[in-house]
Amino acid sequence: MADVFKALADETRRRILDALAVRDGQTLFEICSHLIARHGINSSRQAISQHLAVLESAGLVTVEWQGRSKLHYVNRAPLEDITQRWLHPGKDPA
Amino acid sequence: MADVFKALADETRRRILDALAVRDGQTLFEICSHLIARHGINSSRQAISQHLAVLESAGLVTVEWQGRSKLHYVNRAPLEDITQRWLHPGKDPA
DNA sequence: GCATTATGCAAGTATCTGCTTGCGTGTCAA
DNA sequence: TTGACACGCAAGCAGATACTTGCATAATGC
Repeated sequence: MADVFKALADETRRRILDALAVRDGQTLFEICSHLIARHGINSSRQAISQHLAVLESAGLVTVEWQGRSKLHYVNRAPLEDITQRWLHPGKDPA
Repeated sequence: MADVFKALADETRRRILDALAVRDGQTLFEICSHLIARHGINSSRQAISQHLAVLESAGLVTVEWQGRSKLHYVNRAPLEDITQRWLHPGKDPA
């Protein structure tokens, strides 16, 4: 839960999720190209790779290796958990 | 939007929202007491005050002065905006 | 008025975070 | 097998962030 909020706190990482929402299953290079082309983000490959690692450890992105390429997919389940806890609280959070 | 995620990225600030969810309209001192009693958070008054300022500028908390006391109220509207954008995207976010 | 209470402001510090740089590993194709 | 490609790992650095400390401001009660 904490990891999800921290992952979403960064603008570049939110853009990455946007990119994957447009087309799921992109590789690292494809995501980099997408960010440069559509969002004016000009970070290095390594920077984006580290962002993807954060998103993955937060459960917001799942990966699938295919040869030497790593495909990234969005996972919205953690976001739904957030709404369950913060917008439709069924039980006392304290 | 960015401010909301950054505000929620901190554990103590999420606890503050929890405290206000239990009882809305608390003062700074009441929130401090609540955090110490129920969450084992032992930050100073100033630290909590700064967290409240972050929550307020993110629109997650609204305030109302009553004499020399400042009452804090939760505002869930920004959270609903988040779910609208990330879980029920009506339009292309790119 | 004077002390107390509730809070804000501002500077300093230590830790965290995002980014870069350089190198290493595994995969594919010729 | 050799070179190119896609990616990971690790160290170092600059800026951001959370916290503390000290002082200031405004309202309440005697």
